[in-house]
Amino acid sequence: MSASRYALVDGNNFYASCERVFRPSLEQQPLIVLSNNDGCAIARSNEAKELGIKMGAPWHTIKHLEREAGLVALSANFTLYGDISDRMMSLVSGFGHRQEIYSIDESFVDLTGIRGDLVARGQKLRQRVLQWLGIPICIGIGPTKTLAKLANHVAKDAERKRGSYPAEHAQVCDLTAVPAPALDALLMVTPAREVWGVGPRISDQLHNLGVFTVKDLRDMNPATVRSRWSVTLERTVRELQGVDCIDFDDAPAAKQEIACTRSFGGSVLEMEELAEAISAFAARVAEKLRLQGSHAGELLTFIRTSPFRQGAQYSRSAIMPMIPSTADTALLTKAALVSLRTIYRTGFKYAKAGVMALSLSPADQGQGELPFGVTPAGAKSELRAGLMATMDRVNDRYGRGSLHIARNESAAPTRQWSMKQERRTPHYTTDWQSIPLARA
DNA sequence: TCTGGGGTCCTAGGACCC
DNA sequence: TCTGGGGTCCTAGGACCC
Repeated sequence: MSASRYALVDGNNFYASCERVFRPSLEQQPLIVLSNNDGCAIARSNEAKELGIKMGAPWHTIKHLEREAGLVALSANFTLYGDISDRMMSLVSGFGHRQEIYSIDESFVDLTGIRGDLVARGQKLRQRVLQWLGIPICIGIGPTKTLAKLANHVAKDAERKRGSYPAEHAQVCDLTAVPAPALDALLMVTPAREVWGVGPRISDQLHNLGVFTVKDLRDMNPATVRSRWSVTLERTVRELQGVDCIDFDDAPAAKQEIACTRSFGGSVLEMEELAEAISAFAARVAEKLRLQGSHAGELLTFIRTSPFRQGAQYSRSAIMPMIPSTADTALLTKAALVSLRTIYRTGFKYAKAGVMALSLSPADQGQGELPFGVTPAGAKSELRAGLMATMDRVNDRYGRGSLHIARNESAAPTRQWSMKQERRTPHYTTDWQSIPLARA
């Protein structure tokens, strides 16, 4: 049995790279992709990073760079990114035996037992993805997932920041092929906060103990780390030491929670306006539940003011038990609206709201035991499930919200609830037929 | 004026039980 | 004065990830 070996493959500046596939004119330009409501930057091209734009930077604080530095800002198009992601993942899956899709732009690949020059193989994969999809990727290889993530960081910085690491590690970095003294040298010039699982809080606490670099962290005593912090950080330290502790998860379990939440463009004061939003969120949650084949046992609804703004703060949530558990749009919407009525207070400027499905169970598990007096699911609910499936197909085909259940509690025609009147770029759906497979 | 939208896991402490 | 102890389940909150 050979020692474990993993690759972490991810797309560089993924959302920005996706936009460039369709607008080659944006190549070389500083480019950012903005969150919902064009609130803040969620992806940056290398040129934008060089302008000093930070991840999550509020748009209003960097807008001046449009004029001053030719910065281009686009509204996010998550449908497009999802489609490109699917293609990228299937190309990358051929790199090893198993693949764990970790996020929209990252996957782990199990390389255990694969012989040969992995850096050369990695470069080949990189060329292939670049040619076929137009997306640049970086690959990190290590004996544990944590070290593969670290290798990926090295591969990126070696390419983007000249002199930060030896140039040979650019784009594809295989830490399993680096001799121990050279590995120590790499870990010594890398801050501990770059490690997967070390966030700002823990990084600060490590600083206070004189732990600054990845090498410092690797050389800590796992037992000390466990007592001072948690088993999670202990696992991270062991992984840095080359001990494989984090399972490879190539068959992800069903989600335990499903949420739909949004910040509003401006302040929302009225119950009616919140109700429109909450209805839309509940409908989307119901769709996602059906997509993964789950029922919700509870539904949480929340509304809150903005902690970034002056003025009275208010944040409240309510959990509604769903008996029996369900993925029915009408039932979930009704529950969310009832919750909203109990938590709503007048006089606050609401900035965010959301709906979350909790206590999920498989839809095919039946309804479970019903409390005395509750009518068992019957023909009526089967009819409803069929209706839901039809709605999902129509909405998938013609766009979200094409078909929805009318709220019967207000006689007035419902205004289509929207995030913002104007967007920087219009939304469009992807038609793969129109996308060239290879860029000549 | 203007600050994303999803998720996961761990821990501490309270409730409850025998 | 002195007032058990251990197990389990649940929840809230913290920390992390992209």
